[in-house]
Amino acid sequence: MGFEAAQPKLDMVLRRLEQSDALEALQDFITELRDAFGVNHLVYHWVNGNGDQYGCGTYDPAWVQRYLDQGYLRIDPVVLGCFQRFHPVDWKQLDWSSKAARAFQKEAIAYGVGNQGYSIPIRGPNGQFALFTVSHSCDDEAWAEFCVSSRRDLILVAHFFNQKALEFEPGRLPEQGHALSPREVDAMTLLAVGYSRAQAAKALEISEHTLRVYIESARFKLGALNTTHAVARALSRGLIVV
Amino acid sequence: MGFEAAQPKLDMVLRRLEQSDALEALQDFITELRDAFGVNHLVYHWVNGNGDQYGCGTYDPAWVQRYLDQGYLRIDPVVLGCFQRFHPVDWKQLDWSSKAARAFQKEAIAYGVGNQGYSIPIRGPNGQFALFTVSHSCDDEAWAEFCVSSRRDLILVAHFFNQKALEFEPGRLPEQGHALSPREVDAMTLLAVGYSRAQAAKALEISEHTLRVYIESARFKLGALNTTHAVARALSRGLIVV
DNA sequence: TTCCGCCTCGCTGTTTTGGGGGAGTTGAAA
DNA sequence: TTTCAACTCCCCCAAAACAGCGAGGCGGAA
Repeated sequence: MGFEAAQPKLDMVLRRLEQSDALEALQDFITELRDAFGVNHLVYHWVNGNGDQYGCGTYDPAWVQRYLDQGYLRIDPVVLGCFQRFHPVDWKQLDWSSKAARAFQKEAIAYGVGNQGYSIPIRGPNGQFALFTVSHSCDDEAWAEFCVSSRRDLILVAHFFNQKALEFEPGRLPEQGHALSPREVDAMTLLAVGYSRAQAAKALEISEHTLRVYIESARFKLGALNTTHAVARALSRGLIVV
Repeated sequence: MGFEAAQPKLDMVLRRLEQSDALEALQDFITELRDAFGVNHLVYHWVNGNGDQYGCGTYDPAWVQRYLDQGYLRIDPVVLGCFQRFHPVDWKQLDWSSKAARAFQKEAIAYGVGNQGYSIPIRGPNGQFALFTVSHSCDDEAWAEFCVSSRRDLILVAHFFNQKALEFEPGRLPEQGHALSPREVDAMTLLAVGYSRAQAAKALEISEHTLRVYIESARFKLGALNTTHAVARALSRGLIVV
């Protein structure tokens, strides 16, 4: 049963990727994959709710350092755009209208990042979020053609690459041990949609004090400093949805 | 540049899937895909935070109804397990230890669900979560072989299927409106990581009152009722990254 | 059975936010 | 040039959230 086996070359690379057992090997793989795809850059970039980042790819290290130093994560239209989307996205579809975004793009290109790009958002439990990006310098037409023809391969590669990266990062999924109780989820959810404590308590038909206990309990479990922080963490980790 | 084209049969089905323009067509596709994979059942199941569900697949409608009526969503080990994982999972790897889980499994099999299963979790922005499941009745060895050989195809199919399903989902409106100013982003970001107004003001080296102006301004732009709500909305809309 | 997590409720304070007034500077767009 | 959005600062006061103390019942796991 099933379809025929995947095409040999991709298949081979994926198989080797799956069998690799060291984080360092990923850097080699990503270089190899870049050459296989015939593009300038291939980058895997991983973020979690605590602001931890891990990246590996073929960008100029000076650019990576610059990116981290300047906190470009928070203004990068690729990250911001992909964070709101489900499917892979061509950089041209993103919002580059702000001044900061254009300055960022100009600087990126000066550091050797391609003028074209295609990024695949990948999500895991607890708000894990990663980007798998391919970037190149060419005209729009050639790029569009590349995106269409390589999309499926890129999706698969992104998927397996992320899976491998997560394997090597055991400390990345620590505190899912204590999830929130149903009532705590209720409380966080109502607060996240703007209810005051009194309103939330009324909506849940419990005393305000009881509600407070849930909030404090959730805050403790989430390691949060206050209610706003707790709600933000619950959202980031996908424990509640608004 | 790039790898060779995907294998013809899967390629053809995916292409037709992408071109389909009606939600109803998905039901036909899933039946076709089930036959192509040569398994008993193929199911796509979509959930969002409001408890809305959409599913399509080849399960007995009586089982689907039973599942919904009984609220099995909350005890189904497949859903619970996949919600905590990133990669596709063989049902055997899940936790069936609780009494409720075993009763659930027994009932599912009685309704014609296979004794074997393989489920792929798919995530989108705003906590969107979907499951793409293939189920069959056979022994462990045959199933393991199928999973290995079909995994990549299943991942691709799951991805494109979910993309198509989201296309038909009306409740996903971008509604961007006005973005936040840089200072407002700063303010929201610091609040989201647990700073009090006083701390955030100090961190930004502005007076607490100025910070308050930003918070109120952001609250207004986001249509939020209070600070927590504003931070939650900024996070949900991807205006800030924490 | 014993324990532990969850759910429920009460009290008294202190600290933080929210809402209402203001006023002045830039820099960019119209 | 004017206008407008963004940024910066100040006052006061009521409302809300936070912090700490306590209590008991209920159901599942060890």
